[in-house]
Amino acid sequence: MLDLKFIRENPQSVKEGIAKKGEVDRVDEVLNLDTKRREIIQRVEVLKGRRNTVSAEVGKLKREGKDAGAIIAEIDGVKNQIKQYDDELSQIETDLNKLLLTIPNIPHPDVPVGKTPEDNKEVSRWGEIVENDFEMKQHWDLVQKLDIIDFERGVKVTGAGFPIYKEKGAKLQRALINFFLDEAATRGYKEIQPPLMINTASATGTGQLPDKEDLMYTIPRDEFFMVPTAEVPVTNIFRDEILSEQQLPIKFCAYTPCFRREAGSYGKDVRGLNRLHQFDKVELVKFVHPEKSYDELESLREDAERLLQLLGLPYRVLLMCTGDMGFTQTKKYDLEVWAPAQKRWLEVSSISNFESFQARRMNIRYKPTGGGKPEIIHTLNGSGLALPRVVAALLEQYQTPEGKVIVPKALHKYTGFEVIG
RNA sequence: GGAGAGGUGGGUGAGUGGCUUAAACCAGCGGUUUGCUAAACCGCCGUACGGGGUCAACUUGUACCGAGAGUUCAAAUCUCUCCCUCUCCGCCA
Repeated sequence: MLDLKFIRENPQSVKEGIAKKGEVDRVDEVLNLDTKRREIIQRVEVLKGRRNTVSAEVGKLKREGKDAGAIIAEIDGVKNQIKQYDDELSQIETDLNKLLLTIPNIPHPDVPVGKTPEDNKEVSRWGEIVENDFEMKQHWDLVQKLDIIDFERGVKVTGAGFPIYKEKGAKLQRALINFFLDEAATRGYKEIQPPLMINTASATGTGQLPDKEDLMYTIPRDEFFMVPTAEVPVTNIFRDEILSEQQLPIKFCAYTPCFRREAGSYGKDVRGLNRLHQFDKVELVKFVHPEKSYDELESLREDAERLLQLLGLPYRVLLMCTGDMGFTQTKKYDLEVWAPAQKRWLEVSSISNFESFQARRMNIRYKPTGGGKPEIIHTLNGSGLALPRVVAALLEQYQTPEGKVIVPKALHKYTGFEVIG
């Protein structure tokens, strides 16, 4: 959420940011409630001050053994007024807080203004897209022939979107996870194994709640959610804590399965590994000094890009436009890997700066080294990387005319084999 | 699941209705001393939200002792409800 004071002092730029994202503008409602709230605070605080003085007076009189009946009677009416104002105030504050959660983060000035994915800006490309002289198989056909991923039986066991990885398919998953984690470690990310269920406070902290509840699987009896991404448990590690400035930046990496309901996703792009309800991902999370967050965004992007380079998979980098980047981000890059059989780009990483938006919800601050008040830190995260689409692109890219798949060299020490099939 | 104990500023931890402005210690910041480091000593030191102001380093007020409600002129302190943590027992990978 944004700082109320910031909204009060910069209503115009907040409104512009909301318009750019195509979100509903409720700034005027916020300002209205804020004004009302401050009026009541002023009135009720005078009354409370009066009450406190009188109470002190009563205490003094009683200690001296004198009668305090007269001033006690006098303060009676004030008590009722205080109660009325307090009730009104708590109602206003409840409404105001709800409203504040509906104000999106405002985009960075560099971000292209736009509405649809077509307005995203391609900032770079890596690798060469080669046309093979044989007919490439789709990855969903390949995995069936090679018997390394079983979609049908996954449907039986759980449902659509819950594939079963087998033998070299399972080993390839494990190899990629270890490869990603080891590479992250060389870039200074400390490995975390977080809980796979989260509570409502954590889901609110990173912005999944209040209104993205539908994307998560729920455990109603215990009021938990299955993690939709490691971002949630890992970013919440420092909720309600004050870090020291010297600790920053803090960089974590975490492998978790991710569970997403993907309600309302139908159509062609759900084929094979393209869109699943359960998938594996290594997530990179950073807690940084507010002045460094845009530099940290660039280095985070480089860290994620490097993984695709080591795997030899062609990809492009998109700078997401205002309308396509989501509620909580100020600036976001997507990495899209080339799937040569499908002849399309697949998103494998989303790299975002949230500035203070999440950290304010979570109340994560740092104490400046030279003393002074704690300030809200900035948080960032990015996938490094999401597995299924990397696997899809890898299988398609490295298939041979005989229907085998060559394992990229970077993975050999993790897989223990060099060919699938 | 059963029984018990407990939740207090960044940390440890006192505080059973009003001279509490939440003690004390640690950590942190500033200073004195010192060839340097350390030690010692002195001072400062919670957060949030308001008001006033030469909008900053000033001043003033209110709230906050797990959360919420209640009793009272007055609540960290008494009452009720809820949440969480720990210990023991049971079950169990």
